[in-house]
Amino acid sequence: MTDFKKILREAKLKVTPARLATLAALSKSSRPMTAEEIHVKVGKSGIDPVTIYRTLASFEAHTLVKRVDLHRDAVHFELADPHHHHIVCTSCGAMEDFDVCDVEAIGKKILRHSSNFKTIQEHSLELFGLCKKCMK
Amino acid sequence: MTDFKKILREAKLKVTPARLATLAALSKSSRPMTAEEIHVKVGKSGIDPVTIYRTLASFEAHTLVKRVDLHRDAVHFELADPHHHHIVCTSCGAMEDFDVCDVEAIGKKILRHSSNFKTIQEHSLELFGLCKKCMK
DNA sequence: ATCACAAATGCAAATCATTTGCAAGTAAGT
DNA sequence: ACTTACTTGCAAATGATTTGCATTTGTGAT
Repeated sequence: MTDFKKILREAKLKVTPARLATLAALSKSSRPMTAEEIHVKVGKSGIDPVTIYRTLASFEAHTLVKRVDLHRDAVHFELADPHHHHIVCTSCGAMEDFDVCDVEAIGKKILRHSSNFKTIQEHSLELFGLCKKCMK
Repeated sequence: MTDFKKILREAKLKVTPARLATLAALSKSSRPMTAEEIHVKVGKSGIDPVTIYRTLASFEAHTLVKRVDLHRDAVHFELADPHHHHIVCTSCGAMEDFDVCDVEAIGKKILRHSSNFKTIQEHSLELFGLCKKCMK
């Protein structure tokens, strides 16, 4: 079982029910989630949606979660680890993960040519296409 | 001089002042713009912000513009052509373009392994880091 | 275990971006 | 010029996310 408490402590964040529940929700989900989806999953009663937003902001600042723009609905979040990306159907939202990612290499090349940037913290990479069903 | 009318006609879109102004604004800008920024640039009086939103939606549907998530403020848009990506400072928003992009290759590999996707229409790829000034 | 304090939470209300409905205006083909 | 479908403006509705503030709760130190 993943030790969410340990994750929080290592991030120097206080261990609270809302944070544990948020980590659990994200961990159990196979897809990136919106704040609202997380709120529903942790039990609509109990934890205020505002807390979810603040929790996610805090997690993002501590690189526990990653913001994902799927070009649909609100912003989605997912656990930063393990690193992966998505291919999304622009029509129905179907999604697959992939972990092929040469961005590290690209990043290094960019940094070499950039006069203003010296480090890369993270990156986004999503593919958008049509799934089988929506192709016809 | 870019022929915006031609661009619109080729996209089978009616040539209107709002669309020409939006294309001009995006064309003149060196950065992706939000709907609000475009609204300001085309002259706040004159064209309704709602029209900008509808124009951008239409442009996006016709792949004239590309939606860019810079992890700050509202959604940004930029002309789809020429194809390029960005490295963005997470602290101050400073930005550089880059056109190195092996995503085509990655995309092909993904499609080969995917059972549900057969075509890719577009992709997002942005790097997030700290600029020189914000590093200290 | 108890204390002290900074950090986290809930609730209400504000803000901001974006969308929708509808009536009036206009580009484009005939 | 005429017709028709597509666009636009304005007002109002949504929806997501943020902010203020008083209260509660982790945590590290006693």
